[in-house]
Amino acid sequence: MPIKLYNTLTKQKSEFEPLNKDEVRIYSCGPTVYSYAHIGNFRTYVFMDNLRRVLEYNGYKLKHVMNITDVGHLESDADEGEDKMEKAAKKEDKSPYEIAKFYTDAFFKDMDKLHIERPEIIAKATEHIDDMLEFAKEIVKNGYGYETSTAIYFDVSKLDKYPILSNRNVDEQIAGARVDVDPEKRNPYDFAIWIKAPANHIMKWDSPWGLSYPGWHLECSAMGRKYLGEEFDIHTGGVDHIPTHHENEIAQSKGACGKVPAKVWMHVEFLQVDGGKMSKSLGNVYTITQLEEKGIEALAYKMFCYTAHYRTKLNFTFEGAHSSQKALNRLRESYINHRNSNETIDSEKIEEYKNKFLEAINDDLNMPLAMSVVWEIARNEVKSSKLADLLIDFDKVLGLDLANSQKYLNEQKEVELPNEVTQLINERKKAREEKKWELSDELRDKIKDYGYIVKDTKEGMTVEKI
RNA sequence: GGCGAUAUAGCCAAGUGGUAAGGCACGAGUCUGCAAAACUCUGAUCCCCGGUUCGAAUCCGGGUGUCGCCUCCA
Repeated sequence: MPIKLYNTLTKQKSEFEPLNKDEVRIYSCGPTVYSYAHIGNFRTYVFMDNLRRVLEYNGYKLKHVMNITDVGHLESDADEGEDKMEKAAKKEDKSPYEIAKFYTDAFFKDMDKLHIERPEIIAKATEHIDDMLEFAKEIVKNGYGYETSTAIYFDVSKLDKYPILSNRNVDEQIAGARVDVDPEKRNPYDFAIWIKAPANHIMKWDSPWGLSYPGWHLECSAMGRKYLGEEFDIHTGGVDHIPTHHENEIAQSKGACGKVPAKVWMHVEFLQVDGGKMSKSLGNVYTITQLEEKGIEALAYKMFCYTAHYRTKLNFTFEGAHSSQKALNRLRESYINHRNSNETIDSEKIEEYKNKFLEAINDDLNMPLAMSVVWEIARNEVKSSKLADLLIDFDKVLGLDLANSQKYLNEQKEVELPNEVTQLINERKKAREEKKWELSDELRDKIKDYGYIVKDTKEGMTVEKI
């Protein structure tokens, strides 16, 4: 079955055909490691994971590069903008390298919790300065760059067409723009490919233009080419990358080697919170850790992402996140039920489910639709280990670690109890054996006051923290 | 000021021409001493107005609302 993907470049869905049949080459814009990644960031990486898994499910081998931006880039277009990495470093009284390492580690911890597959190649910007410098030199050599007192700029007017990804009209937008244009720039949309370092700038390297550092867009161009070649299959990122970062990345690649680097450009819509943009001032920028503190597993957040298609905005609320947590647990229960049963199931039915699922994921990663098939199986009246096997097969794409369902459910039930609570529970057990229901209910309320909920199941009493 | 997106049951949302997927919540039931959990069942004609069509949530026009981008940003 063909895979259809939406391409921002052509603004339509089309059948995906890799340039090289044996290997799909992908580049994903990764994090800038100057603080904890938030759930909005992770929506993009969950998408990246889905893309990987769908391609693999269809039998493709992957060569996938993701960058780690550990060299800061300017806060603004003006030359006095402060470097993000250095800003964070100053604030925390650490070197930019220490900051980068700390947040890179934190990032991958969250990625692991989300069961996001690790790209084959993780490329750190600071380890590719030479490649970037080479790239910058080529751009200048080809006549697309020029030097000012502060930086080496890319001259967008030299291109046959700019922009090509976004619809913005360069001339019309300048009038209403709120940015001060650097008077040394030839065109308002020219951007820095290499920046001359101020004396107090820590991260800087030798170059033909003195001690300096690369512009942000350059790292993706240079590292993409190094590992994937001048042309590769898919480039991913957030929608915010469309008008600037990816536009400029394309410009740079055209300047250096005359080619648009990727065939297909895929962009994830933003996650909103309570119907609006996430922002620090509103205090609604959440991390995976913060979700966990509220009883929402990373994997439940991943499942929450599956409620909407990646190209539509998704509104995050805690109500919604809790509903996904609940749904995930029910899915786990259903999986276990199937696993432990052996009723006969029509093999045609299995094929039918499999086709529906494949059709959904291959249609530009329609995860919400794919999940509806998953639920059809989970809630099937026939319980069969064959359906459990099918869920495990689908989990290659979902990445929800369903095989370990029992483990997750057990973990949720494991709670450390204070002595007082243990004693109350024992008293209640005794009361129940003696059928003293009023006392039993009274004790249940007392235990609740300590923050624990007791439930009487067929297997006995269970205790959970509220 | 320019550009763009979106409006589907209480919430999160699929569906883009043939009489509305799924999840959560609510309600009812089964189970239970009771409660909880689990399981089963139950709900919308798709923002408003007009048009195209045998037929529209789905296409076109107008209106209203919401959101985003144009500056670093997933």
